Amino acid sequence: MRFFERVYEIVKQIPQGKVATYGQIARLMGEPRKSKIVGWALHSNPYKGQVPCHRVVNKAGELSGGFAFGGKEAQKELLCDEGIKFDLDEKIDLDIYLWNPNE
DNA sequence: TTCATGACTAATT
DNA sequence: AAATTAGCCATGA
Repeated sequence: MRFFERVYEIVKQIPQGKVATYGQIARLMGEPRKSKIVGWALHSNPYKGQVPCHRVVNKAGELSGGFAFGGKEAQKELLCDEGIKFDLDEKIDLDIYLWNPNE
C-alpha cells in the first residue's frame, strides 16, 4: 500500500467543519517523520475532488501558501462555508477546529 | 534511469 | 530559547 493512499484515506475522513494538520495525520499512521509526505501527497493530489485538502493545514493552522486552490481567499471561503472561522492572521483556531480522529 | 525537490515537523546544536 | 539539519516517498526533467 502506498503511503499516499493511507494519507488520502485519513484526509477523506475529516468531517466538515474540522481541520487536520500534516503532522497529526502522519502521527495517526505512527510515522511523524513522514509529515512532509502527507503535505506532498496533497500537493500531488491525484484524488483531487475526493480529498478535502483545504481542510489540511500546517501546524500553525495556516493555509499552505496561496498557490493551492487558486488563492488563499478561495480556500478561506471553502472553510468559512464549513463553519470554520479564521483569525486576523488568516489562521485557524486549532484548539477549536482541530479534527479529533477518536470522534 | 538517476538526481533533485517539495503543501512539513521534530529533534539536535 | 531559537535556528538548523535531518528524514521521508513520489513525481518531474
